[in-house]
Amino acid sequence: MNLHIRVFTIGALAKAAGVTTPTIRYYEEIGLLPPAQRTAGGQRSYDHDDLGRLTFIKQCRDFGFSIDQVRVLLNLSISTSRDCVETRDIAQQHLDEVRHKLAELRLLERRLESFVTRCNVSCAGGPGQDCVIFKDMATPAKSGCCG
Amino acid sequence: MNLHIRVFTIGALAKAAGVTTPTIRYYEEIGLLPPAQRTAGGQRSYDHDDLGRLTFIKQCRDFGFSIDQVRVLLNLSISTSRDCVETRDIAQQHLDEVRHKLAELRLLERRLESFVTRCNVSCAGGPGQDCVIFKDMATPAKSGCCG
DNA sequence: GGTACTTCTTCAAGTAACTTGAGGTTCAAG
DNA sequence: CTTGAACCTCAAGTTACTTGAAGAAGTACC
Repeated sequence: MNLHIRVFTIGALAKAAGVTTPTIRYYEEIGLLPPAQRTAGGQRSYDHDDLGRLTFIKQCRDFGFSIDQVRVLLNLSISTSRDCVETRDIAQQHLDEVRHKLAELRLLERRLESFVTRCNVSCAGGPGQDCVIFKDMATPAKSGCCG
Repeated sequence: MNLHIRVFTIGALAKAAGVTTPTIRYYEEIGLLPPAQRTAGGQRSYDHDDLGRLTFIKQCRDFGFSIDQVRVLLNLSISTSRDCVETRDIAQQHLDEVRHKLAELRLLERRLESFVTRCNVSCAGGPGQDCVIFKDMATPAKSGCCG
């Protein structure tokens, strides 16, 4: 079966890869995807290679890689000469960022939780003005609640 | 001590609240801060009330509330009539979002970790083209690694 | 072959939440 | 009175797309 014979319209490709059609045009515009083949009438058409490339992009984006990182990864993914270690390093760097973000969010969770609890205990139902949340918010962080 | 006598320049206010001066002008422009008082020469000047309000905004932003949420919280914070419960609900809703994001990031962490590990074990040093990461990325998620 | 309907086309502008830059003015110090 | 920092406005850039307008292409049915 010759995979290059089966072509997709932009809509079909979008559905197959799980993105929207404007996103595909956008990726073409910024050079993540090469200029698409066109039908006689001027509409874009795609083959399985295009689907592979777009899927790759989509997955990378889902992993939280930036467009610029994806650009680098795409270049690495077709390179025979450059080292696979570069790829791992980009992933490792991103992993570090994710872990940093995780730590921040965990702290944030505790602080929000403390807000909600304290509001429930000490002022729920009172006038908005007097809510403990506002008293905390209007003065710079003294890290009173949960370290 | 009359706090209204001590005025800040925009730079001093920025430093005191921990934001940048363009950010303060931006907040004024979008109506989060009221139009600033001006000196004879046309420069902005602020008092302690302004610092309180800006600090409040900054803290909310650090907590991850959107500008629109901050707008609501600001209105609630000066309201005598509206219920404090509204405030708690906004915080609770945000807490839910944070927890959702946390769950996503934890999964992401595991998946990235698996990439890095597998790349180290099975292909580090080989040509970029052959990296296990690319093989995974170019085909739609089958949740093989750490589901 | 006509007609209706979906999907496609381009181009421009909108989104969040600021940041950056250009070109010019005000203020405080010496 | 001059110097240099900090201020002013206005416009455009950032990220990664989304939304909208106005019109052309493709396809199904009669």
